[in-house]
Amino acid sequence: MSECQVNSALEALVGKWKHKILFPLVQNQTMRFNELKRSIPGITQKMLTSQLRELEEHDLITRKVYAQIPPKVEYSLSEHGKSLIPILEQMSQWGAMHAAHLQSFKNAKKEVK
Amino acid sequence: MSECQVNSALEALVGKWKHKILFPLVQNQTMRFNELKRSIPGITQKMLTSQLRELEEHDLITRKVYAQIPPKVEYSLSEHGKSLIPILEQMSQWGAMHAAHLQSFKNAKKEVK
DNA sequence: CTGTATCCGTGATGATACTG
DNA sequence: CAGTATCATCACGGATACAG
Repeated sequence: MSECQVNSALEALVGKWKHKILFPLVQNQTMRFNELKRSIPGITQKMLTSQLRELEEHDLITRKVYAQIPPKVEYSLSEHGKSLIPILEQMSQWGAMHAAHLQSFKNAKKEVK
Repeated sequence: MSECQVNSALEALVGKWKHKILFPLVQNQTMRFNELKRSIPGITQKMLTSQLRELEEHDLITRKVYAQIPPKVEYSLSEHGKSLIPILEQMSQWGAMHAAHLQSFKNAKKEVK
């Protein structure tokens, strides 16, 4: 298990927004820009755009532009991006466990007082 | 698979330093403050201290203080922290794959030019 | 040895306005 | 609709000095 490999994995989904973008895409297959924006409360256009570009550079998502007026752009997980799903699932499971543990852990600390 | 669970998982190991601290601990079991500092090139005392405190709050590591002069403090993975190991391993594997894929992906883009 | 305290610069993020 | 451009802010982290 090497340090820098984990780094490269983390870079892909770390950050305030990356995973929040990935989630809807995992569930809905393909989404348009504004659709995505609506599904992520609090995100600004600027952030959504820049994060999408980064995900695209890492070949995790695919960007499909329809040459029409009004413009239409669809985003979806790339083939390579789909390899992320098991990780997201495992992180989700661990996250749930961790959240539960933290709860009882903090309660235990309280009682000591 | 819920969004906020992943969040809680990510918070545990995201950030510039968290996982760099976790790694030596996974391999060496237990380490002293300066030992840890030496094993993480570029980290400042301030950062190491603050990150260790956060990991401790999440009950991922254990801090053992010896009441002696000069002071001696040992850090190690907590029982709960050890549950992170499988995740780190999976992320490491995916990271390796991702790095390799990115390589050929970028080369492919070059050739198109 | 193992920290705390402070000060400070910079990059990331947000708000807002504008464009093809 | 799907962005880009610009400006302001603010938390993060680095450097340094000090302390128990």
